[in-house]
Amino acid sequence: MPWKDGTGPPWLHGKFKGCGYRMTIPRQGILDVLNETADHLSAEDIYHKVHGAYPSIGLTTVYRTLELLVHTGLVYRFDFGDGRARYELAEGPKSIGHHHHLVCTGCGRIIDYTDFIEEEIELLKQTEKGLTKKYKFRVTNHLIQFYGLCEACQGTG
Amino acid sequence: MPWKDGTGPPWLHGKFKGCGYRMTIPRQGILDVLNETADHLSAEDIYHKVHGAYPSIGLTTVYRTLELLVHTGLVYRFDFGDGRARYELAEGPKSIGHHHHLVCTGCGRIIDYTDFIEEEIELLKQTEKGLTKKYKFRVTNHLIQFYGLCEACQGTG
DNA sequence: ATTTATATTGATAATGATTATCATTTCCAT
DNA sequence: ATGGAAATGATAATCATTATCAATATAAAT
Repeated sequence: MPWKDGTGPPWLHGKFKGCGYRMTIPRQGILDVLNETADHLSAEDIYHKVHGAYPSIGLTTVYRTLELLVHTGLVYRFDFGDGRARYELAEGPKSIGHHHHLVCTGCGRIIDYTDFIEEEIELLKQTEKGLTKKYKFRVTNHLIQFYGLCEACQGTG
Repeated sequence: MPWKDGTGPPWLHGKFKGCGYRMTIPRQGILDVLNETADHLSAEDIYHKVHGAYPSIGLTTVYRTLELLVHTGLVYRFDFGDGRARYELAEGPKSIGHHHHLVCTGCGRIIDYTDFIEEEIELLKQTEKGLTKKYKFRVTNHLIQFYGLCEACQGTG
């Protein structure tokens, strides 16, 4: 599928219409599902939830729409190592809702954290600037995850 | 498979023997491959390379060994979004070789960078300390990737 | 309103990386 | 040597994701 926004900017820019895409029922439904949850949903999770409201929507469309949303920067795709991708509505790195993840390698639990972000954002901004200069790399997004053991898993040797 | 090092420390600690595992030909061969390259190899890449030296080694063993290596912390597994996992010999975050990745979402190219790490390490150390205190989460590793467009892909709208 | 070109959809099948199974072989401790 | 756990490798199974393709819906043009 040819992307219409090849040079488009990262977050929340020119949504669908601005990019030449149509805002359809399935797409709206999928965005609604993403907007109504704080969880980290897989494609199939989303499919099941959307299906409740619009039973005619197929899994293929969910995957396609997510691909589109990720590409346009409206949605983030994460990999926590359990073999299926997770999706979250994107909020720019400066936004209130922006968070990073703690991934428990024991039980797979994901903890969002938004604390300690202040200094991180500042450092990341500088780092991105340096990377842009040195590698001519235009950064549109970043991924930060901490791996380790959550409280419950530290006891179980 | 039951892990023998349930409470074991993260990096390069107590390698195989210390963990109760045997250092076998296949395992040595896989470690050699990982040690001799700076690339980001997939399981199948590794399989092919190991096969050159030891044709009897099967793909299953490669996967199993990588799983083991990742679990013991000797190897990192990365996901760059192209559907297959990549593996790198682990070096502790303080080590010289430690690097983060720039992932080009245009062509899939991966750029390692080790610059600007100094301040990052310092900040990460503080962040990890805070996370440990607040969430009782014992951090053993972190993942930082920047996504964007490499120089070559910025022209092609 | 009708036509026309294009976008979007959904059912199905295909792909491909990773895992499970299981019989066989290797290795260590006794 | 020998008993038993650990490790291996061939094969089949799993399962998330993609490709295919005919059918439908939409926007723009007439």
